[in-house]
Amino acid sequence: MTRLRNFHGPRHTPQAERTAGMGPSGSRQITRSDVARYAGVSSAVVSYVVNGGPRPVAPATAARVLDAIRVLGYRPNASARALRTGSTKLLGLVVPEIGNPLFAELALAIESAAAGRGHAVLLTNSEGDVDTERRHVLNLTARQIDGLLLTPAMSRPDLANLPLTGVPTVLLGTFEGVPGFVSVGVDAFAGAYDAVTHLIGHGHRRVALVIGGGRAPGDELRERGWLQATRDAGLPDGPIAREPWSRAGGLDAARRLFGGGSPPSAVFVSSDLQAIGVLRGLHERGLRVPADVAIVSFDGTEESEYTWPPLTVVRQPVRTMAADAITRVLAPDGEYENVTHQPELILRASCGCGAR
Amino acid sequence: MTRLRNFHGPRHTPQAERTAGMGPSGSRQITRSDVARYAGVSSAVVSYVVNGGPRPVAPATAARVLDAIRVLGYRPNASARALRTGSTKLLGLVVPEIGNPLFAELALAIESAAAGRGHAVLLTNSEGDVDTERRHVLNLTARQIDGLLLTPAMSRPDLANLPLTGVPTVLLGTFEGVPGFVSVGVDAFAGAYDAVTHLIGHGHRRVALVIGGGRAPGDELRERGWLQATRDAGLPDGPIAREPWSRAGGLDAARRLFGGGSPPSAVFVSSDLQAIGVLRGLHERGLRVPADVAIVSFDGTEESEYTWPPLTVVRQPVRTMAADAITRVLAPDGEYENVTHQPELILRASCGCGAR
DNA sequence: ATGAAAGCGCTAACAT
DNA sequence: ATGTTAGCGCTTTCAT
Repeated sequence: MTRLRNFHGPRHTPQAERTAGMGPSGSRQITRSDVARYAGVSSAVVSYVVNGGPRPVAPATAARVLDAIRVLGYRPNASARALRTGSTKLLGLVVPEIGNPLFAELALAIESAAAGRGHAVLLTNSEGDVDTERRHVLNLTARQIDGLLLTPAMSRPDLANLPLTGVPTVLLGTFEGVPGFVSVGVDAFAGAYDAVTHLIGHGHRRVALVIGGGRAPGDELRERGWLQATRDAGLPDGPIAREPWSRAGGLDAARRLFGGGSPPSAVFVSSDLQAIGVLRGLHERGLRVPADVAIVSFDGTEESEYTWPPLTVVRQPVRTMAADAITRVLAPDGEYENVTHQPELILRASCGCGAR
Repeated sequence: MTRLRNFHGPRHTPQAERTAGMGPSGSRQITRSDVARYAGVSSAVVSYVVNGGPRPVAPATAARVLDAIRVLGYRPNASARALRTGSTKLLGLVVPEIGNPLFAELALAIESAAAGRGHAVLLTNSEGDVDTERRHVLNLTARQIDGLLLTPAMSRPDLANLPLTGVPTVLLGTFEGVPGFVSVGVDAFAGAYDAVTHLIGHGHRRVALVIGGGRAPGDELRERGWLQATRDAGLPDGPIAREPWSRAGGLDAARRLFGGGSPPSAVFVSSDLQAIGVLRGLHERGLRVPADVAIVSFDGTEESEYTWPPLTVVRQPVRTMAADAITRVLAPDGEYENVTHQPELILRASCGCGAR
């Protein structure tokens, strides 16, 4: 099933030359001055037409130029434009892991918000590793991005020491602001508090916490929210399972929590990803949700709606956060503020609510 | 919870100027010739040091240059380099939806394979829409990408008419090659055939198919594999549910398949995403998997391992495909071949195998 | 309304 | 081993 073939069609047509700027070798790309020559105008006029400004062009001339562009198959060179204008129309985004549906949703939302403002997004994964994160930031800034969106959720990078050399930066997903940075986050404390309070409202007296490693800014907030809600209800602290922010981590957490002596009757899980694993662990043991164990998780990705039973979640307003982040990172200097969104408790079946 | 603040730390330090090339306004970025001046050498030497060639530099001189670079906080301007060399070290990737774990895994694998070769990846979502896909391709090529990776899985774009102007392109995920294009795919026919044959081996006589809209190259192969396996076993054709490639689509498929008269005892689902929905639909109706209904799905993303019961899957070798795609898109002209990988049947509980 | 030309930062040929 | 310089394609000021 392996056959030899040419590269692809367009390569062999007249305008099939390699577009990229052409080192000394290879044939030239069609440039703005080719178009100018063909249309019998100056290259400045071509620019005015292509960019719709900054100077007006006579309709007849514009038509000739447009024609030349079409005939010649001219495509503006973004590198040259970027060099000249100082703007690449490129934004950098660093997420801990694109495999986590939450960040996939975030990346999608950011990409589309950016596209709406004429910017493309360079997406990178830190894989929860500080060094990788740092390398990515360096690489991105070297590429002259117009702005950086950073989700330091899995690691607390030494943000102050990042050589950002003036690249507008917005932190995402952290609730407490980091000094010197603009951030767009969700109130994880409130989210956790509400979730746990809801569980307690269902009559649970022992609510466990499943949470990740805890190096990121928002992590301790979920823990504090859980703890506060428990104590405000006059209950003793529940058990904690600290496991990686992954499905596997959730599974291990469930095995630990329900493998021993006095298991909890409810669990607040700090991420959907872990909740999937917890659910799997509960099924393994033959425990019913919510009859034997109630669950609420943090994130509210689409996946949480399709588990069995569907998960009651504290939903992060991903699209809103993305839009806010783009607004901020693209805003002209000086008018920046942090924003903190309130997550929304979405009741489904896993907490014990009758929903479906 | 909203407070005003400055932008971020680095902005206020000496090297905190905006890096991007500087339009007429704003202060200059540190350039290679600033470094040259500071180090008392010519700008060519700085280039040689920065790029490790193409000419040798005396160790002492190199040290001085490196020093100047550090002191001045010099960062090469990628736009200028791209303009000059004709290579952006940027690859474009178009996937149908990053929210689908399969494509998230693929994107991750491609990104890391590309990073290993010094390239960054510009990721875009077509959202299964031909026009969006086309827009993205245009946008990417305008950005002078060095290569394009295209996963036309949810739509059959009019590939031949894409104005690729010589950008090396590799198609991903399609099994049958598209004339004039290099492609890296999996043998979906064989995968479907094996899955269905396995189900039949468990004694099932009526195996349904759940599949998506069917506009992409690989789609009909899954259907043909399913059909062929059924017929080779001497069984009558099973029912088909065509629904969107989503969890919701899978749920609808299950409702249709199991809502009426003679339900199947097994289902081959063309994607993990849909399988999640099917599972949810089965649970809703109180049907047990695999006791009442057996399932095998196509993809084998991580998510499939954490459902209940864990899904038996036909796994796409995502990492291998990504590596192959990068190799091809970055290879010098002329030596391209298609590759087709064989998917692997991974037995878990949903098909009726005792696994666990 | 349009033209001429400078120059963004970099690389590499061609000097020395 | 190092210096000088042309020029990548584009935008935009300054002319006309």
